Amino acid sequence: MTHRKIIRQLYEELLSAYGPQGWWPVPVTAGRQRSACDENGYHPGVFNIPATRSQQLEIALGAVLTQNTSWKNAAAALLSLSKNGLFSQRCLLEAKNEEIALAIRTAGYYNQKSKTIKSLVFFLQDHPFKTLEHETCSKARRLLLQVRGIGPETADCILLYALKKPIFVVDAYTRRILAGAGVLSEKAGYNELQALFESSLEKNIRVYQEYHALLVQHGKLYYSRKPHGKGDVIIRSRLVI
DNA sequence: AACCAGGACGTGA
DNA sequence: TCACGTCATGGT
Repeated sequence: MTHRKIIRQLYEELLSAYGPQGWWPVPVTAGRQRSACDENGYHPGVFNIPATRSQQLEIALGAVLTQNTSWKNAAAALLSLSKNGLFSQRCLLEAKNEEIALAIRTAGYYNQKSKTIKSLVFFLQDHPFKTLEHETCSKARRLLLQVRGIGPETADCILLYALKKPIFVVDAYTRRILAGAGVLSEKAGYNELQALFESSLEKNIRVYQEYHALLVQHGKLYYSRKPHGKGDVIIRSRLVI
């Protein structure tokens, strides 16, 4: 089986094993806007669900806060920002670094992340979501990558889930799972992995969104860095455990 | 009590 | 380029 076929089949297997994940989660703005979820429980990050500006901001903040951090801790930080009146671009611009750091403490790396958030909202002054939406994907990506603290994965999450651009998000789980399937080595680069997925799949935002979420779900269960589950768990995928 | 979590960046080789 | 150290809280 070719690598591209493996990529396509893995998607079908994961989708059938876990069902649609409906990313990106928005703990703060979900439920306070009508468009927060559709009848299937989909979040506004999903391609055809309109995201408000504040929901786009929440997706971007969440992408930063969850860097090398459990989503649970990142989500707590988002709620804390909201509770402390720091959940808007204007408030974040006016707030001092220490204020933001204190509010996002539970997400870890709070000194770095507060600076990143500051840089991000300054960036958004010059390049608001409204403008970025109309840029090409690669142009918007180049711009986002200029923000200190925003690397390839964070930029791609913002592009895919907040701006609905067709770009595949690669993370540590993606790398481990593909290495486990014997498709690539553990030390394959970000661009290499991204290109493999994008050349194997139809250029479909919904598929990209769903696939990344499924890889995270599967990775959480079976691809922790410390192998805890392999061998004594139910095998969910025929391609990789 | 180590070890991990939906990374990014600076450094030296 | 690239391997390695650093940043930090909360859960197992």
